[in-house]
Amino acid sequence: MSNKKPRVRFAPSPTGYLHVGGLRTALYNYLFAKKNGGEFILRIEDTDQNRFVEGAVENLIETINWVGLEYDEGPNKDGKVGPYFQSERLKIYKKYSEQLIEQGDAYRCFCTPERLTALREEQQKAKLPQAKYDKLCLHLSKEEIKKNIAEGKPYIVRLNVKAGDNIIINDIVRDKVEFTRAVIDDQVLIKTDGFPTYHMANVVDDHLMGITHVIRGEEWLSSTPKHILLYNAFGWEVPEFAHLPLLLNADRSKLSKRQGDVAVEDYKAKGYLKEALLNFVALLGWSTSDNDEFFNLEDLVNNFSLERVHKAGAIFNVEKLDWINAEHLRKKDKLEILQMLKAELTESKYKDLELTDEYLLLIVEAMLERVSFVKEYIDNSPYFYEPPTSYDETVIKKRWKDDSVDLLQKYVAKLTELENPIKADYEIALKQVAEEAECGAGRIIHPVRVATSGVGIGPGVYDLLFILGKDEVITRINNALKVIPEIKKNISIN
RNA sequence: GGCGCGUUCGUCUAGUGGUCUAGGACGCUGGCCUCUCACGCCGGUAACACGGGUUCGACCCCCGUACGCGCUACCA
Repeated sequence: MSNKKPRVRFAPSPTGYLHVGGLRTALYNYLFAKKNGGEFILRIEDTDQNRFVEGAVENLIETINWVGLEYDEGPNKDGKVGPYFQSERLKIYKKYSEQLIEQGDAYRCFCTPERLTALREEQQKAKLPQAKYDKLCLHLSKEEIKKNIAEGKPYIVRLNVKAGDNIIINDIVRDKVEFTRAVIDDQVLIKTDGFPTYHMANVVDDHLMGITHVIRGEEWLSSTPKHILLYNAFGWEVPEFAHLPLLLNADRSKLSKRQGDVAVEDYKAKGYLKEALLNFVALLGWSTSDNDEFFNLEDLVNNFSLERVHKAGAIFNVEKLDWINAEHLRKKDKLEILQMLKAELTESKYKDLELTDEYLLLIVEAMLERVSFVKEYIDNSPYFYEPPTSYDETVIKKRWKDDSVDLLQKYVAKLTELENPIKADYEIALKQVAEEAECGAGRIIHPVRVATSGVGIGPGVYDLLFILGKDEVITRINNALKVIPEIKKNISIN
């Protein structure tokens, strides 16, 4: 291993959104760089003109920024080795491909797509072990090549794979992987449109950008021999490789859009915290030797090592993500949650309510242990934002007794006498009523809860009442007193 | 088909020849706490793909089989 300061890169092709698998690749690159005092570079691999998607790059960068994987060099953040868009480096690839042609390590190929498919079919029919280009154009004379070019015949540039030793990759996560050289095809380096293929652009850029460690998905393992051949042809130092296990659907196929959400922005839209997403995705293929599972970005940086990345693919299992999200949300600062709640409220039907921070903070505290998502501060307790629009019948059935009306009236009477009650006052008052009526507190607590919130679950009643405030509580109980007995009667009849 | 990679509870994983009657987490589940729900706490559930070796001894090493996945494009 070289002792240079590591430089790694995340090199996505802009397909329109950031895939969660891509997020993990980016994360591991970032973590490795930061852990080892190195640099993390973002490079856009936009060499496929057919796959151009409007706005994809902007979207990608926005998402990377949102999760907080700040890159040291890349789009809008120039280092010394830009540009960081491959589409802007065409001249560079051309120069290097010409060098390869001159050296005899690459050659122009004028074969038509028709000939190539015919060749493949023929080889398949003949049951040849593997389909490969037959090097026809390698044997073209200088005159023939010149003539073809003069005639404007389209051509591609192919790597000239010569006979030789097997290619050995010393992968950081997979150890030694060996490929028979005879199996390697004369890979296309430059396409007819003048754009490079992934293989060419990747090797040239990684070298020119000083990349020391190539950390990427396992789908690249099979083409790594081609890359090594290229480094060798140029006489460049081969970087270290670490091929990451794939992220899988529940059926163990490669994680795909068909079987659920794969875009980071989908999870963002659903209300997942970036901390949770990062934490979860980090654990998909990496772990520490102890039992820690809760990590923020800084923890991850401190603990990460490529040696502890394992080899098998991992299923992206949302249940655990939900749990991690809840954990992160609960550990957040209350004022931060307050800001998120306010943002969420502006998107909700309660956007026109004028609620004080003080009021919202009380809700945050009361609901903290009861929510997994910020949205749930609204969805799980609408009664903090509006009076109940209905009353849960199963709760009424179970908790509303014959004496409930009487007890609630007495409680209201007690509350009316109070001045600026604090939480404890609601409790004292309730206990007094219970004592006078010679019944358990629960006999009042449950009816009060349904009457004020409409449901049977939620924070402690005294918290609930205190947050709502005396006037609101009395109004709500009085309203409930008008409708709940009717509901109870109907339930009894049915 | 060829080449490559992989295979521990349902899921994410710990485990590098004896400490494993295989540990943790999520999920599910029983209980405690309790005004409800949740949190928390205590407990339960459930796995070394299979077959051969090597060894005094294999989850761990070797070979094979099965299965899964990836690559096999002028896509990345």
